[in-house]
Amino acid sequence: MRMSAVDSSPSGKICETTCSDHHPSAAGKVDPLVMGKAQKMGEFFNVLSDPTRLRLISLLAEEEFCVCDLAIQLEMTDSAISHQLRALRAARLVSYRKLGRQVFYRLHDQHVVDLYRTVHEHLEE
Amino acid sequence: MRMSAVDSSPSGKICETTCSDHHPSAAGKVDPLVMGKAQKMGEFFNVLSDPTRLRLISLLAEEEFCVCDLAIQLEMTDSAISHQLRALRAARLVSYRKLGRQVFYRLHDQHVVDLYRTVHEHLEE
DNA sequence: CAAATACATGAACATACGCTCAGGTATTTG
DNA sequence: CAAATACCTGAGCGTATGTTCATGTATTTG
Repeated sequence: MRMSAVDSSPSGKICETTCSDHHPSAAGKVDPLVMGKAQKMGEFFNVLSDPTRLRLISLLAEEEFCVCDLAIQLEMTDSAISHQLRALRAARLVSYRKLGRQVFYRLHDQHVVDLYRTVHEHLEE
Repeated sequence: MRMSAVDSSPSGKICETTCSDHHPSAAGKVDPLVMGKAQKMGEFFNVLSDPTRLRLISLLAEEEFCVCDLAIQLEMTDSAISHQLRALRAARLVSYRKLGRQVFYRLHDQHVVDLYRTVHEHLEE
């Protein structure tokens, strides 16, 4: 045996002796993410990791806006905004309706705003 | 005037005529993000945008682990894990305690797990 | 129809990021 | 003390990503 004085880890393990107990998440917390799920989840968070996209969301949380207005308020190019809206669309975070030659974007649902607000408050320390 | 038949936007604006009413968030929803806040918020989400870091969080949500054990369970290099734990530390998402030559990491608080679970459920459609 | 407007898109470029690799520190062991 | 272990860190490399620029499409206007 090699259980020395150092071994006071909660599960009574030492690194070399671990590795075999990949218990498949017993009770009811969060199961260890398989890579597939982790990938999907990461992609979602990734959409929210860009300042421009967050600012767009914060604007759309109040009101519907067309691309041009969004570009003006963020002081950015129509093209840049359009590219980012594409990402938000792909993530199903926004919907849109065409009206003449304008396209009005809105948040797809309130879910994002909840998340947004949660983190926003969390960062206020 | 130029209010044509097209103009049925909720605020009754046309792109060129907008731009001047940067009303500083009247009532109580979310205020339009200034770039500083958007940056901070983006950095936070960015930490959660990586599969490896998410898997680490999912493991640490159940139990305290040393670096070596985390590396084994994720089938990755100690170095890679250490680099990612650094990011999680910088974001104050994890704490650690040194014990001999091992370092045991745990989630800094439950806040992350709540967020984690919220999004996890959201992605189940 | 021609010009203008609102938006979308692909290529290009600069930056950011995650992993590997080589090395370094601290602690334990023989 | 020398070797081994657990972890950390910086440089380097390939990939991903955000913006600009040029161009294309659809709609409106004169």
